[in-house]
Amino acid sequence: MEQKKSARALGRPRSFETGKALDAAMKVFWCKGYEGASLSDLTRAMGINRPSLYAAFGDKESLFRKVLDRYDSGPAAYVQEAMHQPTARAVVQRLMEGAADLATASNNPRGCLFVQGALACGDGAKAIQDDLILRRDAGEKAVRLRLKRAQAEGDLPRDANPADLARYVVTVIQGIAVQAASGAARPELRRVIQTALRAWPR
Amino acid sequence: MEQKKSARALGRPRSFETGKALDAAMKVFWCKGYEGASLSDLTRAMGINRPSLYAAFGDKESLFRKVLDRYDSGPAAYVQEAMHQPTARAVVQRLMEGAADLATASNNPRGCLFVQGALACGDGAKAIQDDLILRRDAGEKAVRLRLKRAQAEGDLPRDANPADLARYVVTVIQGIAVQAASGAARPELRRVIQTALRAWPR
DNA sequence: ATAATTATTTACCGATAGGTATAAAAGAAG
DNA sequence: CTTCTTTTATACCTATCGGTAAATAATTAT
Repeated sequence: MEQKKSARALGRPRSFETGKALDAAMKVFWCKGYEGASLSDLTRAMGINRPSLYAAFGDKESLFRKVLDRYDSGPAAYVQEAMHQPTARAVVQRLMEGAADLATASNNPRGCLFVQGALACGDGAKAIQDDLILRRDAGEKAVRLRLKRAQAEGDLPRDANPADLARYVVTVIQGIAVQAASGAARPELRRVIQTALRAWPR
Repeated sequence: MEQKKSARALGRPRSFETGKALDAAMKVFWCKGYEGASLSDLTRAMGINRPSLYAAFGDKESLFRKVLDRYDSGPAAYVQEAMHQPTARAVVQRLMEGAADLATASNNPRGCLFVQGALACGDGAKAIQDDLILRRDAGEKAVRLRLKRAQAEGDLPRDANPADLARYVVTVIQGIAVQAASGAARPELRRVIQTALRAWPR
């Protein structure tokens, strides 16, 4: 009574790869923000028409969330790698450098999708705005927990405050995102990071 | 042949104060950004109807620029005061604290209009986006010049780099703006500032 | 008074927004 | 082949966008 999984799916096959389409949508949202990206912008960049977009990804809000997930596991994947650095200082340095590199990469839009996706927005985007706030907060919490672990491991002075340091690191990273979105170049941001690291407890 | 300046202007008098109306528009733009603020949002908040808005302030773009000027001389006036502090360190501390206070003031929207007014936007707002970038850059330049002066006055070590420090300060301030827009509370931002100041050259 | 001037009100404009109904097209299953 | 399923393409929907024409109201000037 086993159902053999057929090699190809039933019905007319898709004319596009969902991954590529999501990447195209990501760049549009990244450049223009959630509200600034129109469905016409999106379908043009994705190379598909409107009903195909809706069938494959749902409405605009659902598409944006799928893009956010892909951003997490794609451009923002440096975060996970940074968290595995051996020392607290190496972790935060890699986090900052990864953010600066991502926000100034020549093949991507400038800045950070999580920051500029919906920092301020109209009433119709409040749910997205809140979602982005939650995702940014989750990043800060991850840094905080990593620094607490570092302190427990003796890797951070006992009088240091992991919560304050995590908040500081995330604030600098978000500032770097704004700077990059405004056109700041990578070398300038690297010097910002060098300066920011002077605040690290010794 | 002297023309006596009449006490009241000709024609039907305005039913609103332009300053109050601009303040109301400012809050809308501050909350929702340039694109997210619709003309209906604006006229409702300002208590006037659409043709009155256009007659008094021009189109949406012109209104936004007038709001930016008012923001400069109103909520953001702390910047000028901070620049007059006697030492470089006092200047940057006041700048950061002023930014945190403004971005978390209970009677204002959260965050900074200059940052969240149009960080990412659609094609129709590119001119506004560029204007905001210019205004942020002008702020950074002002800090840089102030720090150069401080260095000339012996108020900053000879091996310190005023340009790097100015970029760092502005980056932290913009990060604070993002944090506040995301709901961070004032005491948390004050601790961020304390941490950030540990990077200051001694 | 009447004229001149300016502001307000109402109603409207074309363009675009996000979203969808419908039917043709392209494949697998029988 | 025919049938069934899914995707594609075209055309369209309503709501809202920024912006304005035209008439009325309120004031000063004569």
